[in-house]
Amino acid sequence: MNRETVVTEALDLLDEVGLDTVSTRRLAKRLGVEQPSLYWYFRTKKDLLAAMAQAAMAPHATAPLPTPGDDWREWFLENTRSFRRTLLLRRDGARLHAGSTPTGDLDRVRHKLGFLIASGVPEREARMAMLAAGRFTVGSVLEEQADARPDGTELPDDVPVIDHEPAFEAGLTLILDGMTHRTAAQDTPAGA
Amino acid sequence: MNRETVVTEALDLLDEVGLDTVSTRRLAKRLGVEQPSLYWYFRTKKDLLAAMAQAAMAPHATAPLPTPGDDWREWFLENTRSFRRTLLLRRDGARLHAGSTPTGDLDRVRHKLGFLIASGVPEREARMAMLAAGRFTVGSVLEEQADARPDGTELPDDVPVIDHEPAFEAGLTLILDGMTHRTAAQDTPAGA
DNA sequence: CAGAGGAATCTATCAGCGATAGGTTTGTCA
DNA sequence: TGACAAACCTATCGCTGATAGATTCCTCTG
Repeated sequence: MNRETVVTEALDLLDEVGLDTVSTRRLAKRLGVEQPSLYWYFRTKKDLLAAMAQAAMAPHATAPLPTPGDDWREWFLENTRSFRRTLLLRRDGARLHAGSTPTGDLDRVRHKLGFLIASGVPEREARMAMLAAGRFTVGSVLEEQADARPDGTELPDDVPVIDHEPAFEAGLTLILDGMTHRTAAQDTPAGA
Repeated sequence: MNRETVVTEALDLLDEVGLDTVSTRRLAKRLGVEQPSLYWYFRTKKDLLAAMAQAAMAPHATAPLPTPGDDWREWFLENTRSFRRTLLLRRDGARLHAGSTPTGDLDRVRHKLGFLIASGVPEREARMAMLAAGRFTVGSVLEEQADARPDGTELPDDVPVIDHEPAFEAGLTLILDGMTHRTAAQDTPAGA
């Protein structure tokens, strides 16, 4: 046993029982071990959850970075979608992510920012749009996963039932269009 | 004692100790009562938290609705800001809000939507933008309040320290501009 | 080969949590 | 005056995250 297997098994447990039901005892039982043993690997449960959050983000954190030739708009869309897909991979993925302190890969962020800037997006614009897209995505998946609680919690009848994927795409398009709106002068010279 | 005073006191307790430390025992002590007494007013703690969430949203939920003469862009900005301000009023306001099932005032939402539509915004556009702005706001305040944890949790040195208000305004502007981009044909006839 | 020492796990226990069962007080109204 | 329900109590349950401290196991050294 090691940190990695603990985290792996913890994430599987998460998928089975949901974040609120993940306890150190359940995880220990699943690992064939007594509960206090887990504290050999993690000082607190929060530390464990942070490690889980980081591991859960692996698919997005290891996705290919943009290369100079890429269309920045298409890349921006796909990057945000990748973030959303990764959050959706795990049960309560958004809550898990939002609940732990970042530890984001600074170098990757810098690369992405540099790519946008090299593509003609003003630095401040690029920074703000990345931030906004990320926060919009977390907010969206948070509600999407809260919506899907299987524990009988029924909503009132006059449900404004939301189709989450199109709603996400629409919001994402809004952000990209807003970005384009402020970038137009740069990459589409007047009169072109 | 009644539900209302319980909720009021619970929200004050929330401001003092934070969401993770709000327990039925602490709340009971503060009310000069034994812990099980609270269960006379609320069937579960989740019910209590839901009532707290709803009460916490009062400032936004009772704000004036738009009237036909209003500038829809200005209103949209102010409405979203009002939502953010309300979330920020209480400690962990965003988490409290996100953690409970909606119970949003349907009539108010309908009114706001009707206002946007009457102002020339296509229905789908209006619906998606309201949704996107809400989710962006929740995501933003969630990170802002997570950022401000006073429990010594220090971030690494290479801090990309974020000024939350301008970041929020920038994201909000992106969404509004994206909306304008798709609404321009309606309210700004070609050649005007 | 002996034994030192650290890694890894154990047993036992703690305080705090949400929740339930069931008894006791208190106020109101017939 | 007595019935009755609202409002609160005591006692207790099972579960949680966490700590203290003993024990087992493996490896490396003298």
